[in-house]
Amino acid sequence: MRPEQERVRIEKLEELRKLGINPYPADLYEINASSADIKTDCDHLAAGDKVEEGKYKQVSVAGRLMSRRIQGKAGFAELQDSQGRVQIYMNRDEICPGEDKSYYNNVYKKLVDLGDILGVKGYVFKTQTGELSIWVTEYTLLTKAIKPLPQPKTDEDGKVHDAFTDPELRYRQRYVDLVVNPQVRDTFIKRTKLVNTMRDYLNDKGYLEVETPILQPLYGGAAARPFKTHHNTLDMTLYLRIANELYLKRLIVGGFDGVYEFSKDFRNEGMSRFHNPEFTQVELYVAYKDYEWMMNLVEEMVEKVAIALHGTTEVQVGANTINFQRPWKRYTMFEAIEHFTGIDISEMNEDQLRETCKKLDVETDPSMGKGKLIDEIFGEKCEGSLIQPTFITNYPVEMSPLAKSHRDKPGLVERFEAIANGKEICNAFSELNDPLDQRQRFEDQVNLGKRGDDEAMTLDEDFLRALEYGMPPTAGLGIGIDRLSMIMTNSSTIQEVLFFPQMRPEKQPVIATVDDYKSIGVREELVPIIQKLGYFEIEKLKEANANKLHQEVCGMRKKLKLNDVKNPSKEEVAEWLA
RNA sequence: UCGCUUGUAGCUCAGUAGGUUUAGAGCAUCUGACUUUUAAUCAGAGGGUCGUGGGUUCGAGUCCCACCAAGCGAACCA
Repeated sequence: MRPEQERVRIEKLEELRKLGINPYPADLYEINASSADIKTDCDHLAAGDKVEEGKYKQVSVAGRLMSRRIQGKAGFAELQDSQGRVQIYMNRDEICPGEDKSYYNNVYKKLVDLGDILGVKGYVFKTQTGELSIWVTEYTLLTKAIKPLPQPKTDEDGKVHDAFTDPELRYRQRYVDLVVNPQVRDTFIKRTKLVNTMRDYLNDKGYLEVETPILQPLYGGAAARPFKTHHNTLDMTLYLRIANELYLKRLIVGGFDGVYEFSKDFRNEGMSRFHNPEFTQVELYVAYKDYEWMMNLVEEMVEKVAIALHGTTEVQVGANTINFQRPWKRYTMFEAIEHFTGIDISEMNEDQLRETCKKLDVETDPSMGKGKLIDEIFGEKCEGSLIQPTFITNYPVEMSPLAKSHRDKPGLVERFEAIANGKEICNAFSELNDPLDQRQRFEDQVNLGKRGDDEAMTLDEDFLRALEYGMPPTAGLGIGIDRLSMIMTNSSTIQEVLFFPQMRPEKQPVIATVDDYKSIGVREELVPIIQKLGYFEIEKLKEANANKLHQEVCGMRKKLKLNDVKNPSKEEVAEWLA
């Protein structure tokens, strides 16, 4: 049974149809201005004045009716289009110049609801209180809404009351969130602008945007558990990609100088405010470059993004102001650890590192090797404290099976991450292009896998074959678009920068239809009574005790004052349950 | 997967220590008044499987247990 407000609106739908008004017309509706156009182009009007010529004398705007203040024979309302809101003035005698006032009195005042989509025509004027408005001479119902929207209100101090805030509802019904929470729309516009700024930057450099397989027979390029699926025709297992690194490198082997892809990747792991099972990365590979060169590119590109979104390199994130202006601070991993803990670990062996972890209260387990121990110290003691954008360079080789060994520091690789607001925003290296070294690193990974590491990488023979043909020295980069969007839009969770974050399925109660009830012999007029009693499923009804049910139905009939409805007999009730 | 918190009307929330026949408020809805308002205003009315299912009790929105969903934290995610 629908809530009262929805039932009323469905009745209104029928009334509109009876009046010959199609609540879902097919005709296109010609629009010549947006709410924002009116605000920028007509602001010069003085209070009480109207536009005397040009398109704003015959303006046509469409949008959703978001608020309404009716004062008898006239009234104000607000229409919301994709750009914002504009006030409209509805006057009975303007809308209905003739004798018949029903299109105002009946249709506008009674049959049109908040949330309906209207088109209006009229001229722009400024009210005596100084609000730009449209003096409506003609309106058209373009879409009738059956469900009522939440009704947040903003007071004169700009404070929002009764905001639509329940995260579960906001994520499950993002369409509602977008309609009533303007800052949500703004976040997603910024996200798209972020991607577009990067794409423009990379295209300007002459790099080629490409597409590579999402369904992969072997997953690689990162350490993560994959989603697994099956192709029927080939009768084979396929995986949703966890990264596209190995495919992009094949393209560098193939002779492209620079390739990039904005890719949805999929990792079958925990969810949190920083993790969604599907997420977006941009990966970039440029031939004949190294990781030092790539650092400069990252700085320049991300600085451009900040400026494109905020007009400045400074971005407010929670309590922190983060400045993306070049150059960023650079630390080697050892320097960073020494800076934050006062301990120089660069010369330590595994036992000494383990001892240091104990001293620093960093948890370890026996399976951790030297590289993992260093990474653990960094993760626990440094990463969260790096608020301003900082490059961390020269990672332990054990953690980086696809990165080239450092040109003069044994045991390290030519790799960097950029950290901002205490979180990694990118990961990059001089790519390993020695096919024999790469094979050895893969085999080490395979051994880790045999020891039970279910995130160890698999050996990709075709990728090794490609390397054997020769991949030029190459710099590679991956930037987490969701994480960067979070920082750039001051969002504390990844859900805020994904239109449709992953959720557990909604429980859909199997609600019986009127026909279902009729099929077991219930008279139609008794259905509302039975539903009111809470028997929404035929199975539940069948489980009921016949005597009790009979009593309940008769009692509810009386309570609902359904005097026209005849009570069922005991035998009748018994038959339903038979 | 573990811990803490939350779930009451379309939305935002009250609901005291378990106890007042019929579970409250604001917005939204319905009826009426109002031709420059803007959180419009004024008068009246309707609207609730109190997340779901059990239990304790003379009595449960309130206490207990299980389940479902969400948030936060942890684990995991190099």
